[in-house]
Amino acid sequence: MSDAPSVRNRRPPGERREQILAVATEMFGNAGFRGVSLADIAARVGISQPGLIHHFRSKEDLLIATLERRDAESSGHIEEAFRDSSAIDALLSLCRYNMANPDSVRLYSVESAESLEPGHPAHEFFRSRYSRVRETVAGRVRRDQELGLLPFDIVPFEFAAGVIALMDGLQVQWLLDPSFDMSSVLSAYLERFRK
Amino acid sequence: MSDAPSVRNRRPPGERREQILAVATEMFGNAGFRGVSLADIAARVGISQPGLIHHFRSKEDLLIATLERRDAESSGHIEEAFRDSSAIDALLSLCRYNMANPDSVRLYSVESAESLEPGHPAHEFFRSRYSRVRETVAGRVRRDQELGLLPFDIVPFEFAAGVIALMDGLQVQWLLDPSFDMSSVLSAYLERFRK
DNA sequence: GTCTATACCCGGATAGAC
DNA sequence: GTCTATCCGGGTATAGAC
Repeated sequence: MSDAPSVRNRRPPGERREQILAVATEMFGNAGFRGVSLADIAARVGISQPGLIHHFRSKEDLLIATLERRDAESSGHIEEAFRDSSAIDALLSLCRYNMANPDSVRLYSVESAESLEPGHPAHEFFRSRYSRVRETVAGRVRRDQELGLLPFDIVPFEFAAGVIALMDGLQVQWLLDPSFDMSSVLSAYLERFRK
Repeated sequence: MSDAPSVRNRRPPGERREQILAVATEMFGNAGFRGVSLADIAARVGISQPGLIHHFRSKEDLLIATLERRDAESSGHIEEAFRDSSAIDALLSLCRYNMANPDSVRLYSVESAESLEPGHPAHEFFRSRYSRVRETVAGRVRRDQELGLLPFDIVPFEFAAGVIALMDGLQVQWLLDPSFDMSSVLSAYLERFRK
């Protein structure tokens, strides 16, 4: 009875928000934006559906916030890897990082496909993200070419588009079968490009 | 008035079924299984929702039939390519074939991700399909190794898992931007494996 | 910050007529 | 083979109290 709804159930604002985003990451990643209801998420958080919507204006807002949170979380690791390692080593490191974060990977695999539809709430998010990530990787490839780590017959844009595609595709096979070793396949492909 | 609902609206059984599957391919590929209603599909076909469900027991049945139809359509091209060409040439040919069939590609990209969830109607369909396709490609790689077309330091399973991942991932980038040239990126990667 | 209650719309599937 | 009518469950979002 002491757990009856009351003012005492309140949590510090930031903490509750973070908790919601973690639950949403897992649930949107499982069933997609359309496959989960706000009530489902609220139930797992332990509040009511209107209680949930108090923190995010709408379901769409919650999805975008969930996607942006993951990018913010991983950006530190990625920037460091691309600054301190060659393109190939940084990408292999990112792959291992991903294998330690299945919920985030699942969210991205599911939402990037669901958002192919022009009207989807995350459509523009992924469009611009692909452009940006391809440019980041291509830039690091150019630097490796100048440093003599990669041959000049590589077209940076093609290499970049290809690794991103490769990693995206491997993630799907890994999510379907967690014993599948993404990093060994990625390594076998990337080693073919070394000078 | 002559178009009022009547017995004259009937179509030969096979023809109507085929028409439904073509519409379903396009619509499931756009918005996913959960993003389209039977009423949406029925409206585009020009019949009512119960009229649609007369041809397929349930929405799940319709999805599976739609996925199987695409495999049946492309299997002729694929078998021929793998019989008459090297692994690399057959895969490049398949990529060009895919670029001529965007609706089918979209259906597969969207549904393979949506079906990652264990309870999804197409979950088992894609699980077993990935195993089967990987084995087909790996087998062709082994034959190319014996024929002296590919070096023996390639691990057939890794090569196979990687190309499939690469092609899957490229399709997403291509669907987001139709001017993106999948086949040139694929070619740049596969050429690195030639003996 | 969280609740209950509710307005309002949409989905899949079935019954039964033609 | 196709329709209309209907059942029933579930979805998002808002109103207003505490």
